[in-house]
Amino acid sequence: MTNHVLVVEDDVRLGQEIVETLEQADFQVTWHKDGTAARRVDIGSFQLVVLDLMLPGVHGFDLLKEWRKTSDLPVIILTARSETHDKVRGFALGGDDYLTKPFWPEELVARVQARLRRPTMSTAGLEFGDVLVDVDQREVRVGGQSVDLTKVEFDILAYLATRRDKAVSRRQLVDNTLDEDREGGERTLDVHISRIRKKLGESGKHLETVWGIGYRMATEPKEKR
Amino acid sequence: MTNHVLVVEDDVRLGQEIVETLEQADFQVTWHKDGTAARRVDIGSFQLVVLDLMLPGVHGFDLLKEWRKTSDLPVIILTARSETHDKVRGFALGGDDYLTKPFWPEELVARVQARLRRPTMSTAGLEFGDVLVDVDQREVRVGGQSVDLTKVEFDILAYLATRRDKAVSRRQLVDNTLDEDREGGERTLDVHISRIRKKLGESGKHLETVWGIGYRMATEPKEKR
DNA sequence: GAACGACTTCAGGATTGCTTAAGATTATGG
DNA sequence: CCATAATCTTAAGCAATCCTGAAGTCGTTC
Repeated sequence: MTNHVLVVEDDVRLGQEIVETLEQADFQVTWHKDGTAARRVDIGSFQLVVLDLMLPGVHGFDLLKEWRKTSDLPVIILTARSETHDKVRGFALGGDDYLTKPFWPEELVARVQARLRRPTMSTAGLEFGDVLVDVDQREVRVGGQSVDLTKVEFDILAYLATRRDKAVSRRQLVDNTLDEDREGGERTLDVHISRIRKKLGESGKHLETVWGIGYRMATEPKEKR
Repeated sequence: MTNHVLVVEDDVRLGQEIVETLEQADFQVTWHKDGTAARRVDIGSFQLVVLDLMLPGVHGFDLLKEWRKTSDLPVIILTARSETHDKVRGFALGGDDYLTKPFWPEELVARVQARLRRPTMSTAGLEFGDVLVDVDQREVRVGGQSVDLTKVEFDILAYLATRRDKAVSRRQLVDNTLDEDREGGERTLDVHISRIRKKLGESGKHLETVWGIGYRMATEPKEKR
């Protein structure tokens, strides 16, 4: 629910296998079968990308280059044995990983987990002043005191917290944290935000309103008077 | 308090990488490239071992067997995919961890740290207040008193206990502790959880419900009023 | 100060979890 | 190999909890 993985793979059989295995490991997965569709996604809403290079429409490298302009999220590259390894390796040095087909889905999952574990492992949660959000344990502490959040409340907070200081649109929040595609539901979000703030007490100020856009979980909240 | 780690790995490139990463993480590291050299060390002077299985001279298992006669210090086993997993897993149950190549050095460091974080106390098993879960012996004690759990009940408890404090989804629990892929079966899990709690008595509070997600085996259960 | 966006309160209605009991399956002992 | 016991699964009713949307108020922007 909290970790959203984008899979770009045109082979239907392989793609399906990947998606299933990732979902079984509790990742939220979005799958695109061609480069043009993948190009349209908001890359900022993912935590990791699994990218096949040989795609109809656009080559994987081109996608990667574009994404790299605005983001540095981890990308795991899938290559056929025929692709020249040197070239791939060159890209892989940019913080990315690569896997040669054929591979075991489990192997992929292991790598995805390894990639996503690091940030949460060392710090044991995301801190915002007194607020500590532990995605693993699904627990929130304020000044060391555990705070009870409901499922959706936690999902919303975690979604914002993992995107530290980034302004996230209401739409994006609604689409990614509330059940189903609901057309409206933006008013519902208000309610949840309201409750989260109340539960966070004084520290609720970290959950800032970005007027006309949405919300942001701020490391250093703006002081008001 | 510097932790001394013994690395036994014949691949020079990989070995070097491991050593560097561990040293960077503030461990004292000793590296041996073959089994015969490793056999001569005083195993008592280390806090942890990273052991590759395929070694020139002596197989990793033989080293492990020897060490196990006089010591129970944690060993992290490195295996190639070609090695039969069952065999490795068998050993891994002996309180050891194992990693399949290829892996990321960061992953290894994370595991080493996890192993050494808790003082390797004499207590064999996982403690949660009065509850002690011994995965090796498949035994559970509450306040020293042995408690009879059925196979599935124990599997569920062990799965949660080995992931201390982590919220585990129902799906994941069902998939990993009940036989077969069953589509539904989530209600079955409820029943098992219910029984486990009853058998744990007062200490059943450690087995917490994470609403809308699943369950968690909590070190410090939430107090209710 | 008008218009629009954001906040809060509140109460069904819906979802999720717990428990009991009974049927199905597997293990045990003769 | 059958009979019995133990265990696992399924079903169903109930309890606890949560989500949603409406409506009114408050705050910001222009």
